[in-house]
Amino acid sequence: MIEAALRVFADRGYDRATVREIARRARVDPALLYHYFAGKAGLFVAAVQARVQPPDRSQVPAGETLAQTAARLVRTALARWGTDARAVPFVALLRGAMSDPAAATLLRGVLERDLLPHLRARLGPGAAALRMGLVAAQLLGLGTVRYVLRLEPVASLPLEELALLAAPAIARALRASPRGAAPRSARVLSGARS
Amino acid sequence: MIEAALRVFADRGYDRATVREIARRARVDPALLYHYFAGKAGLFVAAVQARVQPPDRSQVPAGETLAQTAARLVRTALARWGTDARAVPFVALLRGAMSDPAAATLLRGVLERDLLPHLRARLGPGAAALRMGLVAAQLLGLGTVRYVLRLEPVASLPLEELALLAAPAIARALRASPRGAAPRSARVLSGARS
DNA sequence: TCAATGGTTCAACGCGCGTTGAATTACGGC
DNA sequence: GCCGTAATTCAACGCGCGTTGAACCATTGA
Repeated sequence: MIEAALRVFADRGYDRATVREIARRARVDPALLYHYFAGKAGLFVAAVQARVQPPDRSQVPAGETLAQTAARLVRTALARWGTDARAVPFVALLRGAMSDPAAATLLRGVLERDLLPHLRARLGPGAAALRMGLVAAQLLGLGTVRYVLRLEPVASLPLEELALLAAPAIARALRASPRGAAPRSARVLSGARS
Repeated sequence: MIEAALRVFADRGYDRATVREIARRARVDPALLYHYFAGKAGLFVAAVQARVQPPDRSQVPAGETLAQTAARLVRTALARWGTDARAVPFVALLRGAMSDPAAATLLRGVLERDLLPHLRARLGPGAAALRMGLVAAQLLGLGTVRYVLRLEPVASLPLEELALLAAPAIARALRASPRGAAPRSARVLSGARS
């Protein structure tokens, strides 16, 4: 039932996923879903929380290198989104968050609970929130391009290979810019005219 | 009329945007939209193409540095998405692409037409397609985090500041990994256990 | 054997949506 | 002033959705 819900939510997006189709796929009457869950929204929350919430309680390793942190983030993110190419639970949550404000709040909560602690260990609490935004942008963007937009060749790349390709940029987003870097970039940004 | 459509599509997403609400905001009868455009989908395409399609035909500057390329991409992307914090046309297209497969195709086309040429000048055609996916992931991810999820502090950051923060990671995604980098990262990726 | 309880289905309601074709108004050439 | 044409509105259709309350069925404990 939750299986079917996740599948349909991922395939169609929150709004286009109909309770009737979920019920059909689960070989159940639609009314049964209303007996167990509080409507469509409740079913979505239950389905997502059952699968996206952390199945691991691993501690943040101390003293790892920056590249190690980045690689670990990509790996756990990809693993949690789903082991196969469909990435069902992750896509369901992402697409839901794009449609429904409540689902967006849910996704924000997931990010803060699952991603933020890994950065707090490395950066101060203030910087961690900012860096989390940048890292989350990359992870969500990767999922969007690969699983929703299905933009080639990223969509068909083996997962390991994509992780290797994406890790360096994520590592770069993790590193707080040194004081001197911003002004130089600023000059480039506003002055690059050809 | 197109103004109103973009606004509603951006605020509500494609599926929740109703023709009636767009008409109400444009102070027009819903049926009028069907006279000028071919239904809701046609209205979406017309609205997006009117505003997201390139208003500039600037050539790709030759011989610019990597950082310059990255900064230029961020700047033109942010500028094209919309000058103010709402980023109306971009959000409309992004959210539409998450809901409607046809809109996803439209977004893929926009990326290929607007982003790909900038990378072809720097990398070979094959590598350009792959790198475009990684860069697109970052740009779309930034838009998602800032304008849809409204994750703080990224959502409230001045646009220039965000561009400066994001540019280095995008530059890193632009650079094709040297041959030796992949195996080392692979070892880190699979071996980082603490 | 029977009542009770929890799981499951049936049938339907009401709403709001996208959409349409006819009716109405505004407007420009003669 | 009149007519043809375009712009705009009116009124309504049909559909599929989320949702609901009552009915049905199976299991179980006394």
